[in-house]
Amino acid sequence: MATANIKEVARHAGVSLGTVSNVLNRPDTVAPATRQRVLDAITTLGYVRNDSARQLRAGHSRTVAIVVLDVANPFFTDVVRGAEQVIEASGAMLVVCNSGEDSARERRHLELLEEQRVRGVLITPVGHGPQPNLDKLIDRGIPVVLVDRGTGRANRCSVAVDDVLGGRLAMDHLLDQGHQRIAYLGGPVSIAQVADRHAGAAAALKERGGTAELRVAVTGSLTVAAGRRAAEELLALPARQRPTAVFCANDLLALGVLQELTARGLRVPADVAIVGYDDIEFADAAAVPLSSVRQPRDQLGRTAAELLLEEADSGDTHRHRHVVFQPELVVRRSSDQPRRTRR
Amino acid sequence: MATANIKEVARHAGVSLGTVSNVLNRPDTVAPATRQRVLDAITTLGYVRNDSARQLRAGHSRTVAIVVLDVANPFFTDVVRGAEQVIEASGAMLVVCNSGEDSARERRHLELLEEQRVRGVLITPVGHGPQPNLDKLIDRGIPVVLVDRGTGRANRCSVAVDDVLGGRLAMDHLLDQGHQRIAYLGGPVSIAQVADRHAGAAAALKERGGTAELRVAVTGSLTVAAGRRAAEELLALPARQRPTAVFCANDLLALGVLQELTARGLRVPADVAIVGYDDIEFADAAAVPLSSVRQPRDQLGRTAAELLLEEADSGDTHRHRHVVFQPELVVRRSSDQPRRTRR
DNA sequence: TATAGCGGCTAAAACGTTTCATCCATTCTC
DNA sequence: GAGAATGGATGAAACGTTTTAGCCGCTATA
Repeated sequence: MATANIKEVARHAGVSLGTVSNVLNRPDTVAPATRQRVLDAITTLGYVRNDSARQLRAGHSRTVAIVVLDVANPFFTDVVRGAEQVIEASGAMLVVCNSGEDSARERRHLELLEEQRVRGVLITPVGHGPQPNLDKLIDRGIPVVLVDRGTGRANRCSVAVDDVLGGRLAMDHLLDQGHQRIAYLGGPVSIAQVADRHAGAAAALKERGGTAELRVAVTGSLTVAAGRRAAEELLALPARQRPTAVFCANDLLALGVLQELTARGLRVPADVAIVGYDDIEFADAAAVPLSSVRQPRDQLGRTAAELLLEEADSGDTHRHRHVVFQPELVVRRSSDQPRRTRR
Repeated sequence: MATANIKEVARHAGVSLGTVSNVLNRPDTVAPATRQRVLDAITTLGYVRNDSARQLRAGHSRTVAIVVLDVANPFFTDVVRGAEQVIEASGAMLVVCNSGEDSARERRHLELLEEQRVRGVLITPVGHGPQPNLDKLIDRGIPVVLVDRGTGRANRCSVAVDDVLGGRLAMDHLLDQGHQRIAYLGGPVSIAQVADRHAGAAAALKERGGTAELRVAVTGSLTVAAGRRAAEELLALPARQRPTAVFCANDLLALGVLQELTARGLRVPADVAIVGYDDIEFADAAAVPLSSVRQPRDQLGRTAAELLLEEADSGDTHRHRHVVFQPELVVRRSSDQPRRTRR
């Protein structure tokens, strides 16, 4: 009933308190007979270690946190699963926190995590400006690894996919298909990925030097619902201004756009082509299979976790690293139809 | 740099240690001038509470855990978001643990959570047999709420959706459409939802008393990939035995089946009708919009969290409750085509 | 004027571990 | 056979809070 503690176990086994601790942490330093007596006491009393006390003594906990922009986004759930593998294999525990693309919630989570003296934090930050909260964690000696963000900051590791390149790939593809009026859909712009993918697309357009134009439509979030709303707005444009292709900052938006367009009777890709980003599992299963820029999602998580553990273990000798993966364009039906250039 | 503690704050502010604690926990009991001095000291020293010590003293933590079968399943992510709302509003923190439908991992997580003396646990257990791990938690006084599981166990609350009814709804619908050879796809059978939905389907079939038959195909997990594999197997059957409708234990399976069937040139619903379960956001965006049994996902999470907090707060006076929601069939194109009964 | 009450603060105990210096009894070394 | 080394166990300190009993000086009450 009442939770037994290490002292009761010691009394029950007729040994000292320190010996019980040794059985728990350095079993080989205690004689087999004694060890067995202690283990028996533990099971009969139903003793379970008290982690708070352990942590208090150790000065830090054995949990690692990952703070994501959206738990419901399949991109992040895959990243989480990748990180989970590595963290759990090391005997630690991964806790998932959801900032919901809201910097106030992000801050609150970081404060709580700091109070908990977590072993380290994997995070995809909401903004791309200075990050006082993160700097505070780092000052306190808590390792931080940026996920899906490749800032060259010197005081932390990062794992990212080249979003500018991803934007280029998508844009080049749409230009190759002969599109002249292209929309980029994404938001909020405070999210660095949204900005970078746009930058890549804009750069590709400029380098081509053609007559094609890129219109930007800003959304409030990166969700299916936001995609539907944005599509409605695009449809409200006069036909001559309406884009013939939409490049979306992620697949959820793209799926939303696809849903809304087909619901309104437009054909994809004949009337409007769509390219998404992330290549989540559902992209391939969509009404019209979705072209998308693929990222190595679980590897992102795994690598981030490895960097974190490395830093946490090696302490001062650690050198921060910035790993960048290359994205890859997967063309499927939603954009697979060349368009005759008019005018 | 080195983390300041409450003692240094006290020294810096020229007060006793207990006063600092009062400023933190009962600000109104300390004189405004003193309070301000302490607050100043806190900010200049960058003091952050040490949660381990606080927990050690309190005897339990302020975090609540939710253990789900699959973090990447949109059904669970929605449940998590619902629970999150309630838990965070109460000032606690929700940590998400992933059992991955694996009872060994589930056990490990529960052990860790017990060591952490969490405030409570929301869980969708892997098996449906006796649950020694959970009983142990409950013995220790940690409230447990079963999510999406309606066992009438007396020692815990539960929140569930009537899965037997859900199975019935799906089956009745397919029978109404005139299907004679129907497959139920789901697994592993140790998952109670899988078993209950099947039971409902079987019961509906029996009550109808017709000549229709229900074939069960067991999958290894409830994922898109498992659905694709299962579809392959169905396709390997001789045409005369091949089912004309598939009822899947969840939408991920259903999407997998849909992908594989269309990839192999079969038409849905003309050749094979499909009904899924959960009505996740992607069901509506699928290649062929998916009929599905809808559950109030975030409400499930919210209610579970509310029951948990109620139990955690009210202690002994708490009466366990079992809330059951009703599912609802949403018919979309994947099953919306009556089939002429042959023979 | 004595006393009770009160606001504001302090000092010390307690929470349950882990670790470190010690100690004891044995065995080994020469 | 004396001393050193070794294996095995012990006791106490320390980690940073929260809480409780109590103290002090002041005001209100009789």
